[in-house]
Amino acid sequence: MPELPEVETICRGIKQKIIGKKILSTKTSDKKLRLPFPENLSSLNSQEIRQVTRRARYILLQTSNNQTLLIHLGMSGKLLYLNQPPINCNKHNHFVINFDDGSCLIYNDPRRFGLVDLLGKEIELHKMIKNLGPEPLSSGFNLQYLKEKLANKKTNIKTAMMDNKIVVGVGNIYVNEALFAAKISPSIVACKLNVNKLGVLVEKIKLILSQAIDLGGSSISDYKNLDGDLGNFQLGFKVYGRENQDCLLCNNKIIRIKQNGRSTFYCQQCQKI
DNA sequence: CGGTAGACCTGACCGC
DNA sequence: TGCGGTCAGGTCTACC
Repeated sequence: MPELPEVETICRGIKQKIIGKKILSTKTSDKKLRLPFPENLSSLNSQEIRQVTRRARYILLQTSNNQTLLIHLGMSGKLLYLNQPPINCNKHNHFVINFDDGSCLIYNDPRRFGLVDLLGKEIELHKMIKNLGPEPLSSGFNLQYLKEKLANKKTNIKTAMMDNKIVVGVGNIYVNEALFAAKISPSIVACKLNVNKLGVLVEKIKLILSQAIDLGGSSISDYKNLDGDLGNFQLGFKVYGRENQDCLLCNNKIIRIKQNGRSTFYCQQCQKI
């Protein structure tokens, strides 16, 4: 489910639904996520949701007693907002926030690679957050920054761009798409990329991610539907998932390779350097 | 130290 | 229908 555009879309979606609502109670499943559930979740009871923000792929819910509930969706996590408590409980619902008006927010995650944690005001100090690189759509992610950051990087460019210490939120789908758009081979050693190509890469990452956010915004409109499975994102993929299909630019076949255990899709003709 | 395999999980799908 | 293999949008750890 979630790369940055999806998380951003989910954030925007739940924001308008839950800001100002008062938490009645929370409920966790007996299965643990990537981390065990925090023990002090009951301190959220009777608190109000003040703000919904995002840092990298972490969703941050700030409450009226200055706590921050941190949610990461892992590979398969979803957040669902319901006007009423669910009628039959899905076995992958691992965390539920019940609001005092009867509505609720459900964290559903079959693979349980995600996490829920509760912090005080000092979010930036959290171990998960403090070492993260800049947001890809922020001005801090620019040519000068990336040039310095990759100056001694010996990994391939694809792996480097998925490294959260370099830039956050660029996942396996959009890194493939951005490298294709920039006509850069995913296998090139990061420090070997020339400045021109680096500039194009920065630009394409920003472009692809903002386009995806715009699309996401239009395709996720209803959080009430448990199986309303986000649909439309995939429509615009030019290389991701297109193994053996024709390149949309040159008609060569898109190929698939593995880099660091993840699938990479690209066109050898269009992405030579 | 940087780089990379392995671990964490469930479910869907494919070929036999 | 069942079984084994492979795949999946992420990220932490342990090891070289």
